[in-house]
Amino acid sequence: MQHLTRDEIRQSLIECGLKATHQRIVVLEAVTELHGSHPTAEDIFQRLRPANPTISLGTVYKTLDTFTETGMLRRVVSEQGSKRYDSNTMTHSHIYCSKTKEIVDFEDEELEQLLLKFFSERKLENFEIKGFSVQLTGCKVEPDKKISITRVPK
Amino acid sequence: MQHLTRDEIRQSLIECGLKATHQRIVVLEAVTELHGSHPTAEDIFQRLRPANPTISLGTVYKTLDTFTETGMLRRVVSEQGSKRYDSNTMTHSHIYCSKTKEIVDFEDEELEQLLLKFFSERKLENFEIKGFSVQLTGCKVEPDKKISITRVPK
DNA sequence: CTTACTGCAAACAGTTTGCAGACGT
DNA sequence: ACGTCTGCAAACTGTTTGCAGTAAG
Repeated sequence: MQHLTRDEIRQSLIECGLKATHQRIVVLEAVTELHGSHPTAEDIFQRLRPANPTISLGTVYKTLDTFTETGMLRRVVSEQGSKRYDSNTMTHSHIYCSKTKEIVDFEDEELEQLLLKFFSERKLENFEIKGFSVQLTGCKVEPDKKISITRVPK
Repeated sequence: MQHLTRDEIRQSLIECGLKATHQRIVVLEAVTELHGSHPTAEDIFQRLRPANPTISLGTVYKTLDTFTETGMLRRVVSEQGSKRYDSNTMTHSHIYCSKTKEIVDFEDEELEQLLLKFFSERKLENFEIKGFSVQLTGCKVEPDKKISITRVPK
């Protein structure tokens, strides 16, 4: 999903039935480049402004909405309720740090399998599951350092 | 947590070091009565207004904030980013219906154990887990009927 | 050439803030 | 009586909308 050329981006826009406008190309490029940081519309807008001085915040909002509708991006709401965007549209979980307000992706095949198995053994009547995700809340010990996940052998 | 008398509510407010004002009593009463519906500040305000015509929306917001800080309530953000309140402060998961915007509680001892075990086998470096919760997204088949969870025998 | 998309500015929803007065302890 | 809490209104943040002009296919 990363390091797409502009032509590849143009291509995927067309595949989704969207016109490949300059604004859409640079917005999508920015979100994939910022992969892992879950930017807000404002973040994207600020990042694009220097190189695209005429782009408007409203367009960034509309564009991100459109991308979410077509499934190119996933919307994640922060603990504070602001909307953030994730170029990782695969099933994955999120770690929320209440100290730094960061949202860190947490992909784990085993966890996914565990939950898939669990939910296949329940019957949710009158509800069609589209997706699931685990939300881990807590806070960083050292706010400046990264969070890393290692496996402990049983 | 349900059907607390006003005196019991008064009591738990005092235990949290808060003054037992009329506004706090009725707000806490309303949230516990609306248990399961995850009301917004506005919902609470509208519910209280008839019987408490002088209560203000600002007070409801402040009161709910205070309750969240003391741990009497839990804040949940909806898929749209609005803040909702949950009188169930135990570990539990949420089912989000994108059709009706409902948030349904999903308590399951087995799921909790499964996740506890899973996370005890991982080491999250530089992160202190405060809690976790599974988010199920999807939509109701029959919007007017309830969602029910049954267990399928293996 | 046509229709979808953009920029702009205004509107909007939800939430927070500051302060004078009211109330619980 | 003291300090905390409330009501009110204004301010603020993040997001959405309507419309005239622009650009993509």
